[in-house]
Amino acid sequence: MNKTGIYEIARLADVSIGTVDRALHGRKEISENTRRRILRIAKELGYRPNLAARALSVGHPAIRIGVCIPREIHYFYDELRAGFVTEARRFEQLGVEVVYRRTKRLGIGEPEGLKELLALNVQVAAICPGDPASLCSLINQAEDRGIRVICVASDAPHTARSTVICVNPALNGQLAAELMARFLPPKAEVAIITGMLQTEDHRKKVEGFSEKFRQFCHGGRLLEVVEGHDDEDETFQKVYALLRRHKTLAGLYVSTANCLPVCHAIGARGLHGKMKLITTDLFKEMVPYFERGTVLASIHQRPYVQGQIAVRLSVDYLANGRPIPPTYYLTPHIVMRSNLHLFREIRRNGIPEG
Amino acid sequence: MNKTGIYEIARLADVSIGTVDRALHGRKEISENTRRRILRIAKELGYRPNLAARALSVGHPAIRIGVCIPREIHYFYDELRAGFVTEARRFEQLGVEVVYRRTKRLGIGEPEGLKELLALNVQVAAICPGDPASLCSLINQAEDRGIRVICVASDAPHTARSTVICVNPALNGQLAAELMARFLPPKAEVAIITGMLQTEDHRKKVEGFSEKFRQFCHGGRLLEVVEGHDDEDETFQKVYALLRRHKTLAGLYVSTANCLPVCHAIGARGLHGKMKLITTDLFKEMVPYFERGTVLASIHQRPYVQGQIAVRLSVDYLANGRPIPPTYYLTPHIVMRSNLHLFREIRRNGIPEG
DNA sequence: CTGAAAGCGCTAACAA
DNA sequence: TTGTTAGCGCTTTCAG
Repeated sequence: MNKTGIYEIARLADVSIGTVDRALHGRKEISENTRRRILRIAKELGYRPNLAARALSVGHPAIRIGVCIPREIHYFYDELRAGFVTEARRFEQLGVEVVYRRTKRLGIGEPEGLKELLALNVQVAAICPGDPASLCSLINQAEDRGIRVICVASDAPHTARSTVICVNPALNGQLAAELMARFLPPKAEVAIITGMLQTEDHRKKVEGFSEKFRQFCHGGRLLEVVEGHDDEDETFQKVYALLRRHKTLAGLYVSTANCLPVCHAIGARGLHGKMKLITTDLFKEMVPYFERGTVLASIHQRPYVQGQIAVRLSVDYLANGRPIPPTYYLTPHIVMRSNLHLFREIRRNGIPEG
Repeated sequence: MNKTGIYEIARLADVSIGTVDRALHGRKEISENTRRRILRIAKELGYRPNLAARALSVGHPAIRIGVCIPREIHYFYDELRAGFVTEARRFEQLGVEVVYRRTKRLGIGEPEGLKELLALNVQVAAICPGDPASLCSLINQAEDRGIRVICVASDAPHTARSTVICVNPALNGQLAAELMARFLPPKAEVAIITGMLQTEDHRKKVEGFSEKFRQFCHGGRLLEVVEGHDDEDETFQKVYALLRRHKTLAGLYVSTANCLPVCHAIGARGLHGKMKLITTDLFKEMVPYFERGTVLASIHQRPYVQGQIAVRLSVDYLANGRPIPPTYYLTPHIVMRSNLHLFREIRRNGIPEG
């Protein structure tokens, strides 16, 4: 394990271990000079604290990871949270703890949530920015104070956040496009159903899709991009109308989780199994549509794994001193009928996903 | 963290903590009576050792995971090993250590390797059985002694091994079949290139594929199953001949990692981009074939993640007392051109895969 | 066969 | 501002 401890530092700096402790923890009861000296020596020695000893000594969790996520949309954020919790439990004995604050909805109450986390003295704060602008200064402030902010599932660009963990939205669209192009003959006509294009995330998915679809499908055409605003009725109506406008439409890519009304509209037009449908993410209610062949594939963004990774990066950083990579893009899973049953969202007794 | 420690047990059993320690560790210098009494109390209290304290006390790794894998096939087992090593490092501070023994080739020297691990006093032994029959009694012996044996990547059926971590081979074939069926029109003709059918793993992939291909592709036919015995020349020759025999062949599924000779044969016949090719796993040399459209998709068995999971299950079991699930089937990734660059095998500076 | 006690590296309370 | 010291829960001597 570790070689040099505070005792060794103390010996070299000719002070007591108490003073070393004060220097290392940025406590105030110490002169700037000795602090600098001690920190220099610690660095020269490549000192890394023994977390087992620390955990033992403090007796309660000393590494606190704050998580602030919505509880909206019944599954995605639950999975995300489960990833945080189960992964953190693995490091329980090292004194790792996650504290959880939920917001009502994505984009609502996020600054307040983050503030609460900071007040709880977390070393790392993980957030899903729905409204990045409202969080900007708070994030920068936190990072200034040495608190690492990790964005999960969506990013807060132009901030000092330490990293973002997500499926690159452009890739999401590209992969859907490649699949769609393989599923369809040349010159096929397709459309996209999205949430709202003013959201950067949605826009990038659309861009990714349209760029690659053109590339992979010779003579293929993207007829329309429909904004459903993640509203069930609106989406149903718009898709229902869309299917009527374009009798030649062969494929649909739903770039948001709101795919049920699309399935309904397809059913209402008697197009089950005719229309090639590629969706995003996964939840139980989608199963029958996989089984009927309505949904051919879904791009699964692995929220559970995103939570796990956030914890792992935090522990790697806090416990093992490894730097946090500035972005962490993970590969989405492609859910199809054959592998459907392997996903946590579908199983009764969820198994972990590795 | 933990409430009841050995001190509490000692108090209730009216002995000293030294005696409790002896009881808990099955040391011999203790009477059977007191041992039983102490163990009973410990169980009643739901005692779980504080690993931080143990790690601190012993000063060197106390949790030892043995890994015995081949070094053959340049990438798969390297990735597997990397998964073990990096994940174990996360638990370094808890005293987790992996010891590694390599075998020359899959199926060669496996009993010797496992014996060496057992001699090193591992608590968990992870192995890739290439020749399960030769390992059978050794595995059962180990489990009898309380050493948990984890099979990785392939199984040792009819043994007492604690678990197997792998992609279900049947699923591998099924997923390939579903993809293939979506890529091809009805009544398409396909063939499989495999290693050797006497290997259970290969046979199951073939079965999975043929069952599902029939189901997903109306009127589709599996013309041949070619055994290449994982030999480059043999495979090339056989596929080259195959392509000549069946001018109508539209798709090929390569169920082993040995896909390069297949690509070469396709090239030699001028069929780049015409023949729909689905392969297994991933390594650098495949990249150009993705780019040219020779390979449309590959079923990636995620060796790195398999190694990670083995460590996680071990730690969950050893450190947190969680039972080991009897099988752990993971979802393979589907590698296509759009997501190719995200895989560790392709990147220069490998990033972890979550 | 059992008990007592030292010490692992660190934190925190108290003394100086 | 700094030094000293008592644990945290466990393993490991060494005595009995």
